[in-house]
Amino acid sequence: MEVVRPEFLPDPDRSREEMEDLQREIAATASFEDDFGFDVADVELGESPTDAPTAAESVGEQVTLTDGDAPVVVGVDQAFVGDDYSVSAAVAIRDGRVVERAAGRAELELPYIPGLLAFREGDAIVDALESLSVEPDVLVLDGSGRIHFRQAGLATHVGVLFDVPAVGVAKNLLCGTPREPLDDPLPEGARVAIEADDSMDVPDGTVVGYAYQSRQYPNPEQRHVNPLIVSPGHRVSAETTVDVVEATCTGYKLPAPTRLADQYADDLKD
DNA sequence: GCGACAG
DNA sequence: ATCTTGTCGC
Repeated sequence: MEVVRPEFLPDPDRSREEMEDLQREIAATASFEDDFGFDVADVELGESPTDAPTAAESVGEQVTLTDGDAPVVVGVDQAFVGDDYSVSAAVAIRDGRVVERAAGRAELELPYIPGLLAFREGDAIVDALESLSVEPDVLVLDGSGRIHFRQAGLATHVGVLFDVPAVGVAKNLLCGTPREPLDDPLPEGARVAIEADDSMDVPDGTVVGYAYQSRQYPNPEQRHVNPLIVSPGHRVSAETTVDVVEATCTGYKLPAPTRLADQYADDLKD
């Protein structure tokens, strides 16, 4: 795929103030409403934990063998080789099958700075996505989208760069306030809205994402799983973001596209 | 000044 | 993110 907003490339040589200004521009360009051409219900479940038949098969529905109509979901994740460079892996999935994998790499020029993650990892991600030949219907990135001080987290930055629908999936909350406390274990499937607080650029109370309990143990009192923190990147609403993530979480905490990109990135290290 | 902060 | 084995509980 191709960068369509090169003026938004995450140049790590900019000053911190320039980076933040760029993020405000990106947020102003981003759309946090549904604007894509596929049906979330057509996102086929990824590979199952076992050799069990897919959900559709076990219900006895006829599996459509025609390729090309099911949405292409692309998971993106990074791994690091010391402090020198990062590798980015993009794994494209359609109908629960891997249809393409792409790799990218870039020198690390910045330390990790909360709020500026895209300037540390962006180059490698762009490198990987530029070498991807299929056109993704939606990207699943590791990190925040709209849950960000200036509404321009990694998922928003990358989504706007390529003008492609994108969602962010994080394991921890960067900012914002959950409508309900997340301390106690949530039941599987639970969704808790994340509202903007005064550390953010948006009016207080704006729903900028959700905590989503993709998986939970039968007895959460003794051992429980933390919820995912999901937020829209670009061209997807907060609610639809959860729908997309839910459709790709197949028996594990993390979405299948993310897990596959994660393991591919690890392989790229050696 | 202190705390809080995706990966 | 990364350095790393076993271990507890489903």
